[in-house]
Amino acid sequence: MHVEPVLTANQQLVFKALGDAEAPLSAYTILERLQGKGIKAPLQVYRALEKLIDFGLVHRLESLNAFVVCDHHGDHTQHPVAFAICDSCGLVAEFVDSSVQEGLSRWTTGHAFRPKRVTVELRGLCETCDGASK
Amino acid sequence: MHVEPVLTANQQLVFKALGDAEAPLSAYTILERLQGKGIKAPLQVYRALEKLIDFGLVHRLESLNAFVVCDHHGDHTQHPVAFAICDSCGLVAEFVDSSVQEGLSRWTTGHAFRPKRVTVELRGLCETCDGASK
DNA sequence: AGTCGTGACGTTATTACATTACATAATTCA
DNA sequence: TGAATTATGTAATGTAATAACGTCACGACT
Ligand SMILES: [Zn+2]
Ligand SMILES: [Zn+2]
Ligand SMILES: [Zn+2]
Ligand SMILES: [Zn+2]
Repeated sequence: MHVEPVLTANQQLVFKALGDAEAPLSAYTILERLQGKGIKAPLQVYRALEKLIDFGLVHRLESLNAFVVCDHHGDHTQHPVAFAICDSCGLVAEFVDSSVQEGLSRWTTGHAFRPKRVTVELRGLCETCDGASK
Repeated sequence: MHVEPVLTANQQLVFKALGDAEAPLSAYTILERLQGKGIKAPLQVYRALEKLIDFGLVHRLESLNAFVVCDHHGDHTQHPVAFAICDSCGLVAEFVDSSVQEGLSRWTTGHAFRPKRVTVELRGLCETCDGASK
């Protein structure tokens, strides 16, 4: 198991905004959506995001400069994760693949590289959107 | 084999700047280094980079917002590639791993996801820098 | 020669993303 | 309680990327 961290007011706001969204949100989009609810400046959003990411509750999508809530309740317990992102509808699938893990860890150990952060992102079309673009 | 594309003046400048660099460069760093050599505005750099990436001569590192010259002379012939990036010295190792490939392609086919672009980036410490931080 | 399409180029302005700096309040805990 | 730590608020600034123009060079065709 793992404990649920206590979220501050700002963190709750940001977390909820991400949870309510249908697709990844940029920091400034979060800001827009929280204007008037106590959030007024970019830094409030970025600070909340930083913590939420630390807690494992939120992921940053590097190829998008955007953020999504974790699909696994923040319970990764190590395993780096991969994302498939639909460029059409914004759907994000979060997954872990042992073959990918092994490939990467074999390479890193073989080359004495000490990884701190792993980014695996697939950009493309989800089944629905791909089918629709016939 | 594959043909070497003809580069325009701006493209040559940007390509050379990247080739001369010891580490990935951001677009604006490239701009700085090319001031006075005919490059004056961000867009000149971005347009050149776009083409160089199209040609496969340059890669964009998403987790860094920066660019490096391709290690394989742009000869990828499909295979998406992975990067190990040292956060201390900026060293970038470009590699292809079949186990990673297979893991990703198995997932995408299994989920009917059509990938257009793949990002795999490891951020951490290279052997040298990790050893030095004892 | 004249027109046209195409692709690269140049310039300015603007948008989008992220951090620095500094002052202030709240919380924790010895 | 009082020091240390953590969260906040606000403004300004820094960095990355694109929009929106218009121009120029060049080869293809009429
Ligand atoms: Zn997750
Ligand atoms: Zn879709
Ligand atoms: Zn390459
Ligand atoms: Zn290093």
